[in-house]
Amino acid sequence: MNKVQATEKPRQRAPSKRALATRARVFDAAEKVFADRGFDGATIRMIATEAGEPVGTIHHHGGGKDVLFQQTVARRAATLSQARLEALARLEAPATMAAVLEAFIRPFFDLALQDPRWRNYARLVAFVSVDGRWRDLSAECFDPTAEVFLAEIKRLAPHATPQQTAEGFVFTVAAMLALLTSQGRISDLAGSSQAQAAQIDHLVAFCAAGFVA
Amino acid sequence: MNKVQATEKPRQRAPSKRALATRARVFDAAEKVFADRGFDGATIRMIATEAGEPVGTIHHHGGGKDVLFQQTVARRAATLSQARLEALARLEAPATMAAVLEAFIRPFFDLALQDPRWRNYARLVAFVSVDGRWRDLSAECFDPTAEVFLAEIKRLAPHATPQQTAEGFVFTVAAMLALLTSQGRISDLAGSSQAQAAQIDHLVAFCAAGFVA
DNA sequence: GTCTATATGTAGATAGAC
DNA sequence: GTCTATCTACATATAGAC
Repeated sequence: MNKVQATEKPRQRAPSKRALATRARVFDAAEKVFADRGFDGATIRMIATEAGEPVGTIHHHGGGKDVLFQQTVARRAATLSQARLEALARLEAPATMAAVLEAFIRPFFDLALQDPRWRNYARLVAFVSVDGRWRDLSAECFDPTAEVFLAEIKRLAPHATPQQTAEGFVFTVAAMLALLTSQGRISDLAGSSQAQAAQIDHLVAFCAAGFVA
Repeated sequence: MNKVQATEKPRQRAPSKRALATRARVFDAAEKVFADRGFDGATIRMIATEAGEPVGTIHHHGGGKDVLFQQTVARRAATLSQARLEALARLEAPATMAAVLEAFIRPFFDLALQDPRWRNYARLVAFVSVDGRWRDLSAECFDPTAEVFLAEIKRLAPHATPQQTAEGFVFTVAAMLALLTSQGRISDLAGSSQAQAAQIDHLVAFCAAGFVA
C-alpha cells in the first residue's frame, strides 16, 4: 500500500475526510451564530466555541470574517435552488398558481423540518434580506431562481403588470421567511400550537389568492 | 443626614430648547445608523458623526448603547399606534377586510412618504423583527395594537381558526415591511418604476384576498 | 491541517474641564 | 449641557510551532 499523495504535491491536494468534517463543523457553527446574532453581532470566537475548534481554524477555513459569512450564505443556496427548480419541473403541464408557488416554498420547509441546520440557514437568510449591505450577495444567491419563477408566474397571470407580479413575489418571499423563522411566534398570537404542515398550505393559499387579486 | 436628599435630583428641570433639539438630533442619527447597520454594526462614533455631536453627548442622551437602541425603537411606536387606531376608528360601521388592513398599513406609509426619518424607522423595525434578541422590545412596542387589529380581523372572518388569522396577520406585517423597506428592489425585479401609491393598494388587495382564502 | 500566542486596531464607556 | 481625553476590554487577523 503505497501512499501516493504523501509525496506528490499537485496544485491542490484533495482534503482529508478529517479536514472536510472540520470544515463542515466550522460552517455549521458559523451558520448558527450568524443566524443568532447577525454579521456584526457574531464573533469569530463565538463561532470557534460553537464549533469546538480553536480560533485560528475558523480563519483557516473561512478566510476572514466576511468571506466566511458570504460562503456560509452561498453554501446552501445551490442546494435550495436545485430543489426548487426540480419541484417546478415536476409539475404537470397545466400548472396552477398555487402549484408554482408551492414549488418555490415547500422545498425550503421540507429541508428545514428535517434538519435544524436548515432552520438556522433560514434565519440567516432573513438577516441577509434585511441588511442592505448584503444586497449583492443576496442577488447572486437567489435572483437567478427567482427570475425563473417570476417568469412562470407572469405566464399564469398575463393580465397583471410586471410591477404587480414583482410585488406579489416580494410579498410571498417575505411571508415565507416570516413563517420559516417564526418559531412559535404565530402560535403565541393564536394561543395554541398547530402542525407546521397546515401552515405551509395556508401560506400557499394566502399568496395564491393575493396573486389572483 | 440631608446629604442624601441634597445630592438627589430634586426633580428634573425642564430641558432647554437647545437641549431638546440636540436630543432629537441624537435620536434621528441613531435611527439612521441603526437602520443602516443594525445594532451591532452601528457604533456610537458613527452616530456621533451623523448627529454632528461629540461622542460623550450620545452617551449623555442615550444612556448606553442598548438603552439608546431601545428608546430609538420605542420613540416612534406610540405615534404609529395612535395613527393606526385612529384610522381604524374612522372606518364606518360595516368595515371590510381590506379597509381594516388598510387602516393598519397605510398610516406607516403616509408617515414614511412625507418624512425620510420614518423611512429609516421602517428599516430599523425590519432589523428588530429579524433579530430574536429584540423580541421583548418588539412585543412591548407593537403587540398591543396588533391585538386590537387581530380581534377586528377575527370578527370579519369568523370562519377562520385563530391560527389562520394569526398566520395571515404575520404574513401581512412581513409583506408590509418588505414593501416599506424595498427601496426600489421591486422596481428592479419588474424592470421599471411605479408610484408607491399603487403599490400600497396592491399590498392591501393581496393581503385581503389572502385572508378571504 | 491544527492550534497558540500575539500584534494591532477600535469598540463602549467615563471622568472631569468648560 | 457640552465636549475632550483616556481607560479598559475585546475584536480581527496573523505568524509560526507542532
